[in-house]
Amino acid sequence: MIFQIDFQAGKPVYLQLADQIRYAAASGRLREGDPLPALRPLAEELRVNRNTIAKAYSELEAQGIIETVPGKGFFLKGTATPFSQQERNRLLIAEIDEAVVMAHHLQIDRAAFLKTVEERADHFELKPAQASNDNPRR
Amino acid sequence: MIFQIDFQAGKPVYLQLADQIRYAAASGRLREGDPLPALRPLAEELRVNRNTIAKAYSELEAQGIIETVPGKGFFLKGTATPFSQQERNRLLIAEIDEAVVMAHHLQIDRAAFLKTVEERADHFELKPAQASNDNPRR
DNA sequence: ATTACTGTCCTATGACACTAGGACAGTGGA
DNA sequence: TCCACTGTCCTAGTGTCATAGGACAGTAAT
Repeated sequence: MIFQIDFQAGKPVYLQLADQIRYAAASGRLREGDPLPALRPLAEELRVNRNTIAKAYSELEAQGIIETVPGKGFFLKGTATPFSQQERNRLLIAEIDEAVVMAHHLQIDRAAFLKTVEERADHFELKPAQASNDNPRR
Repeated sequence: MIFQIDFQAGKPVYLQLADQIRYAAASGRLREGDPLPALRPLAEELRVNRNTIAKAYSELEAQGIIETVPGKGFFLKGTATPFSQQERNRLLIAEIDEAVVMAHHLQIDRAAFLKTVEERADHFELKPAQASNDNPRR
């Protein structure tokens, strides 16, 4: 799996990397148990400092997306989220509100908005209900 | 209308103000033609520099949400957005993707996600299709 | 014409974020 | 046991960002 850094993007390198990993996990390109590249090799490949990689990984660890195994490295974590149900709802509603407000200001009506949301949910293959107690790759 | 600044929020003051205005406009609490407070009185009220207010207003102006009338001040702009249809779609899809990725990582399934999106669209009374050629307040 | 408002431009300062290098401790494999 | 890997902690430098004050020009109302 290849990560790409755009030094002209005006976005911090560690956030670009963290976002690419988050999106890869959401889209299934990275799955539970997959190893992430170690800090030093990836730092050399992307020509940044290994602490920059570590900072990106630290962000993802805080969000419960990856975990570290001493002596072995970082791995994609299973589905347990560190947040309570209430906190998860709060976080999601804040993000959805941002999208709705943006739709309003971009003159995108309700029907077009909901249609686009469904398309993107399908694009990412967002899990249907009650599939989460499966254990697909163990 | 009252804006509130939280100096402990860790979020720039100008962004807090800009977001509150954006959300007020999306929810109908601020409407096309409504005047915004002038820079100096609002700066005194919020106890910040008037350039901080100006910076918030400048952000909103760039997004086509407010406009300036020389000698009179800033006003909520009508519905014309400065972005092309293609650019609007791109912006919206990026924001929706962020919400979908977040739903994935928060173990919120597709049905619950879509339900929450509809609720929030209704909460903001996102415009139904083809109402946008109306001219409600002139 | 004058005054008081309006927004805008310029310069400056301090804090913070981003990035980096050195060094250390733990783990696994040979 | 040793070596090469792993991640982590500490300190430091730089550039950017957020915020601020001074001053100016334009407009509207009197």
